[in-house]
Amino acid sequence: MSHTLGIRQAQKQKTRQALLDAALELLEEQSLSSLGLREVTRAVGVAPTAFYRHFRSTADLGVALVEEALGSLHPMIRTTVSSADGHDQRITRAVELIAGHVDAYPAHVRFIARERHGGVQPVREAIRDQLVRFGEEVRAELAKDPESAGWSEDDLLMLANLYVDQMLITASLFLEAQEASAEERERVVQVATRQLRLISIGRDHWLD
Amino acid sequence: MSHTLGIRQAQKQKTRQALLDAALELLEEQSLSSLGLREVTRAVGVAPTAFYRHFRSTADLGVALVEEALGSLHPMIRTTVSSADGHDQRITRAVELIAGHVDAYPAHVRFIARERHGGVQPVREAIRDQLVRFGEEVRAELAKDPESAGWSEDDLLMLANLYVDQMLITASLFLEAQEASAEERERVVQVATRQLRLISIGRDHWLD
DNA sequence: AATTACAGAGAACAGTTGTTAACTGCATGG
DNA sequence: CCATGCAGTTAACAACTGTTCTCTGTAATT
Repeated sequence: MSHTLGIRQAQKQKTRQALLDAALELLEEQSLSSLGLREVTRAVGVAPTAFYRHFRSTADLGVALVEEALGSLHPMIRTTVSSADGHDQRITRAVELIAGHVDAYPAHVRFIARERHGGVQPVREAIRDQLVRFGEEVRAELAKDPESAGWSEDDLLMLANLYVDQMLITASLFLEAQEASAEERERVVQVATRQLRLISIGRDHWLD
Repeated sequence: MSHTLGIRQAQKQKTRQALLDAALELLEEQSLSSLGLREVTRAVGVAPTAFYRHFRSTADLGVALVEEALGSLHPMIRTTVSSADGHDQRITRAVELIAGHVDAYPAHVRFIARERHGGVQPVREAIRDQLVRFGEEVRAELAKDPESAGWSEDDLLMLANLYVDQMLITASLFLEAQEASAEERERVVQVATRQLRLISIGRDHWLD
């Protein structure tokens, strides 16, 4: 049902995306609260006033970036948590998936890590909303697991959020290790794997 | 041994502290990378050029704030981890300690959470160095625990860093819940406590 | 008592910022 | 085919930024 866009709207979306891309690149070396709209338009090669055709402010652009960075991630999360492998294999795959994602979209990951607690309220809230969604989705997948028999809803959500936070921490570590040696990156893999394993062990004996 | 400071140096330290305080307050609503030096001096009531007598740049001021926020925290961490109580009591005390600290120094906690992944490299590194120290100190305390018999050094550090990250997450949650209802804050206490308990259970069965 | 050191003030600089207004050209819908 | 809508431009604005240089008063040193 996606009607082919007219020339007009297509061009508009093109510059909009160019603004988002340029902003994301500029944000690798600063925070959103110091990103100027002129800075962004200059990088794209468009007049400053053109910015207002797409965003009310840089905060507004930030919210759009949150959607771009996290919006498409939900199915990936679901399938990873709900895979039918054994414990250790599931953990290994999750860590690999995070590493791959950081490699593929480093600027997006950096943006989320930076602005999650950043100085722009609407952006913080947008990220928080997405992470709440992740938590609830992970809980839903965990609930399907036979191992979750006897768990309360609250405890499942508690565990789910623990996993979500752990994934963010791991992603951030991969980001820092991106320019480092292969051994350093392997060390991150090892630590992240064992931390997830320890959490899984805690999960196994929660109801003892 | 602390010689009484002369009038001159005392006055200098006073304005220096005023600059730090003013900056910390301004940083509640923005990130360090957007903090202007004129903004800070204006808040204190001194000339913009006076700033240079104390700091090379706002980044430099940020590094000083890291020291102020985390430097005095090491003994507190040590004593908390190494208390001789039972598991659950230790966890309860740790969560209470975090809640109390967030209540006492909310601006410092916000600053660390915000700038840990923020847009100013020297500040990120200063925070990272402090957290690495925390991790090593926690490992050293854990190593004294008879329960750590049979653990490798690597695994102890892995666990220590898991605790450190978890404390930061909890502190951040308390910060968000600061203006919320008492029930909401109690919910944070419950979740944080159970997450720490799950990790402790994982620790107990790590060597199975 | 005379000299030095130095925290802070003051003025000026070139460059930047967000926002407004009025405009131009062209794709679109009637 | 013509009238409308609208993405993007140009120009201008007041306000702000970091940094330099020069100056002043006074605490500290000799």
